Amino acid sequence: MLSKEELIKLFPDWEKGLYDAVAEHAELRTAKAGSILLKKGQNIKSTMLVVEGTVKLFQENEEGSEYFMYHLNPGEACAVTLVCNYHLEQSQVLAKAVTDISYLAIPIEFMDKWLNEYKSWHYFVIRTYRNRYEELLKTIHETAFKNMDERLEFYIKRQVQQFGNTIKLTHQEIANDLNTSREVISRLLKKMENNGWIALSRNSFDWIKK
Amino acid sequence: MLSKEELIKLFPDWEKGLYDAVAEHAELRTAKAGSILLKKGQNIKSTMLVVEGTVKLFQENEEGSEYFMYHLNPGEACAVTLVCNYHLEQSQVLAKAVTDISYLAIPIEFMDKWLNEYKSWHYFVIRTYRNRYEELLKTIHETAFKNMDERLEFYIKRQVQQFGNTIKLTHQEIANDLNTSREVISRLLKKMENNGWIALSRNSFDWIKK
DNA sequence: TTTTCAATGTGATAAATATCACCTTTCAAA
DNA sequence: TTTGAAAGGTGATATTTATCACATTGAAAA
Repeated sequence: MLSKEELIKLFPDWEKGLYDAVAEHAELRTAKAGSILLKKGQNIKSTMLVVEGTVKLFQENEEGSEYFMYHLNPGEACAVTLVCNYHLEQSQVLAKAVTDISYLAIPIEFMDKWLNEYKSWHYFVIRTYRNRYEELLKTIHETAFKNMDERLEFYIKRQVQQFGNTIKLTHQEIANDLNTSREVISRLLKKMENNGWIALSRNSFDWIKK
Repeated sequence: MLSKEELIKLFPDWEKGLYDAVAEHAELRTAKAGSILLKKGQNIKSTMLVVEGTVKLFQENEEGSEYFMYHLNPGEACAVTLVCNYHLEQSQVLAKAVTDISYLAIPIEFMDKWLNEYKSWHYFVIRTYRNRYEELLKTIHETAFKNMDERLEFYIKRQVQQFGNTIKLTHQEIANDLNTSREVISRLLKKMENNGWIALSRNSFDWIKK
């Protein structure tokens, strides 16, 4: 388990008692880069609080296609798993580890209890939902109004913000995240290179623009 | 202001004190069908709880195009306006009255206070966010994975669920909601009519299928 | 070094959607 | 009853994106 100091650093707004409760009931788990943390349709058994690394959240369809929605970083939580005790529903999203990660898994039994007992947990849940909701709005905005070239630019900028100017993704991976085909991404990236926005290389490229 | 009985009917899970607080501080307002309740970029001054009628929530882009996300019904609240005191941000969404409506407007000063004072308000906020988040996920799913014919079908089914089998919308209005053009909608509706799914008439059509 | 395979490049073509032009229909107001 | 405006129909064409086919490249493994 994490030390109290580490918990405070990750979740600075919590009450004292909540740190103790987490320390007592949460399990610190790790997962390898690329591993699936939550599948669409899967029953939710525990809440996930990211400690280290980055998680990617997707919408998933019947055929198994994925559509990237947003990232989760240390100190952030998966919104869908936070209040699932109300509904006892299955996950509507797919969550994957981008990097090797560690996270706190809290059995959902505690969710209702903690909402009652810890005001700071309540605020944390609301803040989480609000932030994820806003990310979703951005994603909808891009998807609904923009063509693929602009969506790709938005996607790359999100990556840059997360991981810096070097994007370590294959064209195929980007195509999967944007629910398009590899050829489309290759051609658009080539165009960006011609415009001097990026520098292409194998398995990665660099964002240069601005 | 609404009577306590009316409030209880709309918001059955609240605490006694919360009904009193709402009765004291909320203002009961009305708006005509079609009127804009909240614009993108507008500063949020009050929270909106729907009392009567239906509200439509949109994503809006720079050129003023609208993209329909979901409906709000009596007893439901606009998520974006619920926790804005944290951020003091501007609205990311557009809200329009579909029918003549009445709603409770609560100055946002009370939001933080009530979160502290009323557990049932806290739960109400979380439930609101969770429900809106789920609606957004559905909208993303349709937008990201489906072609226009399937998106139109999904859209019509949402309308049917809201207002019954007669859809009182022009092709242009539907096209606006789905961010496409009138011609595309006209042709797809014609195809649906040929398939026996709908019966077209001027200014409206009926959903027949199943 | 050579081999091999994933990653990428690219032309050709198909499919979906957008846009333009112009026509017909319907209904309400004059 | 006439008429003008809004709603809807539809062909032609442009644009965007998807799909197919196959060539090239580069890096890791043999």
